[in-house]
Amino acid sequence: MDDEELINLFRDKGFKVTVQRLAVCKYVLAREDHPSADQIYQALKIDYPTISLGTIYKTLHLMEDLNLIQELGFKDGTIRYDPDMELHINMVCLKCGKIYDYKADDVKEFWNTIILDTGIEPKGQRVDLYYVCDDCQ
Amino acid sequence: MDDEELINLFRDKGFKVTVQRLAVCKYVLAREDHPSADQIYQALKIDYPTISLGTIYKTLHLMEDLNLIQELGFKDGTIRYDPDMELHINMVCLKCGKIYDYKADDVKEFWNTIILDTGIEPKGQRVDLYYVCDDCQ
DNA sequence: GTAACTGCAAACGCTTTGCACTCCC
DNA sequence: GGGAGTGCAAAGCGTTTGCAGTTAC
Repeated sequence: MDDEELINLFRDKGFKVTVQRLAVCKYVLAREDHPSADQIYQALKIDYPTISLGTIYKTLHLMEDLNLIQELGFKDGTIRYDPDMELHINMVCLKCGKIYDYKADDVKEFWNTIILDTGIEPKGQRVDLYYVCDDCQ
Repeated sequence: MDDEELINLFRDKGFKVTVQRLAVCKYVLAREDHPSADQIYQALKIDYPTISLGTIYKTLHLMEDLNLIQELGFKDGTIRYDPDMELHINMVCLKCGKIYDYKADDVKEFWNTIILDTGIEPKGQRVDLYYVCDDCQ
């Protein structure tokens, strides 16, 4: 999703386009490691020294409302932001906390079967696999 | 898991058996709706008026260390405690927050395929399906 | 011009910690 | 008797809220 698409999306939905919003959106959408709010804050502070954590959170909630990201809560109480809205598995390293997405047709087939079996209308889903990544072995 | 098994498990691992520990364990293991720490506290206060939230949390962490339960973090920051350690899907109602487990051979087959494909040694997994339950329709 | 957004700081809610007292073994 | 466990209260931490000042449109 490029800048123009983002800007149009905001305008279409009646939200104003601000540098802060664009910065947060672009950063999160470009990342593949599911950053936390504070990681986003620390990274953006360099180029936007006056940006605040409050704005980060507000933008992240806006992004979730616009279905741009998914919020993932973990047992240490932290929340990570996942810009991949397609079906996938979150591969979560238990040591370093890095998360990357694993995509396979298996995942789609699996959910199709489950939805067929249960007759449920899904409003979202989440699949985590916990392991220790190569760097942490 | 009955009282005696629990008591033996604690003693074998070198932990003392207290009424509070037994009460928390029995309560969580018997529930099927994945209670929060505060729900456990509110329920146990009736029979154990002096029990504290601190003890609830300490016991829950002990239970996780003993692989009796799994902690599930959600995006509202709350943590729910799941006594089902077998492969299953957490069916999470987005309105009332109730969670029940869905078990099917599909789930096991799915994970077997993923593990085979990725060659990863899993340390745990989690599958959530978000929906609106019958009571909340 | 004005309604929405930002930045700051205070408030909030859940979880953890520290410590004196208690109880299991 | 001694050390682990409990209960209480305070601290901690990530997130949310309120509001005055600012900015997009």
